[in-house]
Amino acid sequence: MRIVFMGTPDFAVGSLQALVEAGKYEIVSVITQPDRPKGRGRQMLMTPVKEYALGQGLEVFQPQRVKTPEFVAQLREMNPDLIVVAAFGQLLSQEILEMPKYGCINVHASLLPKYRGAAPIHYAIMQGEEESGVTIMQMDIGMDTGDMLKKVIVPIGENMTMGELHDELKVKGAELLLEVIEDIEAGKASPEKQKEEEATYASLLKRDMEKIDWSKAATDIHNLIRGFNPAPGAFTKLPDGKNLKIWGSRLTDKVTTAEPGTVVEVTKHSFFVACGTGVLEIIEVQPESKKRMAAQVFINGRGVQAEDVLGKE
RNA sequence: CGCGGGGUGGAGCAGUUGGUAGCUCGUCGGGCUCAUAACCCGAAGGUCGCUGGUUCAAGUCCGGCCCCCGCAA
Repeated sequence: MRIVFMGTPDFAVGSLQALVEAGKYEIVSVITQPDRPKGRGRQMLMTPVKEYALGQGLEVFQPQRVKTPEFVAQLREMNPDLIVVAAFGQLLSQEILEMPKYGCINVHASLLPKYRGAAPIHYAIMQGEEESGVTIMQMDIGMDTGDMLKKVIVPIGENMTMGELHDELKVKGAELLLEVIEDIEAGKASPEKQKEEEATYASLLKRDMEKIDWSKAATDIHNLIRGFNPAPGAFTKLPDGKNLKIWGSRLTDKVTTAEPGTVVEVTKHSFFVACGTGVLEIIEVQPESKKRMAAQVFINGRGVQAEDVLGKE
């Protein structure tokens, strides 16, 4: 089977790698987003998919837009039987969707129809879901609205981070992809319509979401912290006006009447912050211009003291 | 030449108007305790990134260099 793969971030590498290692598919080419300047200087950095693909000696294309007539023509020449899309970052056109014999399938990191869109993994954690998963669908013109082919469910623990869930979904998604392709080849695929009324969307993250609002419930803040770990990180303000990213927290059953944001207790190992409802224990942080460090280490350097108030402008 | 922070005993930090360095933790030894991440006593451990210069005297002022990091994209 001739396959064209489209994907960009690390999540997509899992699926591509599975296809490569399956050994029986002809990966005609890999399409990924154009390189963009990244890092401290302004160095061009390859997308994770490109890096992996080049390492495998695969042909890589990076069109600004796949929908242009020029690129569509190129795609047609590749004559794919199937296009596999995983977190690619561009929408496909009807023309492309209809091109391959088996159409286009998408590996999406949520249990559709929940969390369609760009940031399904972040949202699943932030919303405090107890489970998520991967859905593979037959793509149509909408945003993650295609008929579902297969799903895998992954439970989410109370302290699971976005990164941990991501890594697990990446692996499970890759396994699922191989199963689905087997089904498609065998003519056993059974598309199932999404229940439109249950659909929710995980839109792009906005920068202001990273700021912790201490007046919210401790549970919500905890979900935000782990949902934004390892990127982009949730932060708050220290009394001196500098930013402090919070990387790790733990729910407690403490209670307080202190104003939200107040550091109610500092122990040798961590500190506790009053929230709108409940008290959150902070166990890992990152001061501005510093690396991530355990709360214990931060406290040793006198980073916070009891009665400090966080999050004030 | 995107913006900015920083290099001080193992870790995180402080160090005033320049006069040979301090805090918390850790480590080692001892004690207390049923026990401990708790507590008590004691100890080790620093060319203050490198390099010129100013000065009677520089971690602390000036110049150059190296390295690390955060943010933004």
